[in-house]
Amino acid sequence: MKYSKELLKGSTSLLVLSVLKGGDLYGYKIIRELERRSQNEFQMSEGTLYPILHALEKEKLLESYWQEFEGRNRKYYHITKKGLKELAEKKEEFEAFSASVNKVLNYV
Amino acid sequence: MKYSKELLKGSTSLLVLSVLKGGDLYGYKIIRELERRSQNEFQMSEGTLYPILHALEKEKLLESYWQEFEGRNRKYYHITKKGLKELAEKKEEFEAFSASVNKVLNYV
DNA sequence: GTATATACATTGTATCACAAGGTATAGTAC
DNA sequence: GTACTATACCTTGTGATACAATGTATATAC
Repeated sequence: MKYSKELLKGSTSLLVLSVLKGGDLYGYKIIRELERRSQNEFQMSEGTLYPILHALEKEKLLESYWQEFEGRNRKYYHITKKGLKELAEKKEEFEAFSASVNKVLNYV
Repeated sequence: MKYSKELLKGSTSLLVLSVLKGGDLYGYKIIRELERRSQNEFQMSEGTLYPILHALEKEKLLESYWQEFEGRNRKYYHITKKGLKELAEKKEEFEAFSASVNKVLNYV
């Protein structure tokens, strides 16, 4: 990631779920999409993403299926109903957290 | 912390520096102040705070001095010029980070 | 006498992002 | 023909760090 990696902690799965809300994607493309949607601010490494995808699938927040395209095998991920619920919760949590930090930062 | 602790990572020293910008305080009181300013959202544990204070002092972002009050010894921390600079940078970083997350979350 | 609040501190654990490494295909440049 | 880049998957080991747990000590309230 471009940012101090510690800042990111706890937000990565939120970002991944958020990207997948827009439609099924495979790992490599998720990284590219995150880059695009954040205007190059988030450059997630593969060593970060793949373990997250596996963990989210294990938790049934994502489902995967293989698909071939021009000689390449891609593993697509699809967000489940449970995943959408989790996304909404995590989003809310992030917003509350962010608001609280701002409260402290801008305290007068 | 009240929040998923992972979300906090990377923000704790920002919060501490921010509280100390308002005036010198000792460890125990910093925790209380953080609570107050965040309206009870941030409940930093002592095991989190004290190592941070020591680290920040080592980095010369904080200076400390002992003061006695009603039989109790308190170690006051004072933010240095370097600390103020670091605070401004970290604040900006947090705001940019937060804006980027929101970009991804609210992408259409 | 014991519980609570105040005040400092350290140790060990769990989590997690990521660098580094590995495999493989396809296209392009030299 | 070979080197590089992009695409695509993956795992292992390391470092950072929040915090629970633990320890010390004083003062006050019940």
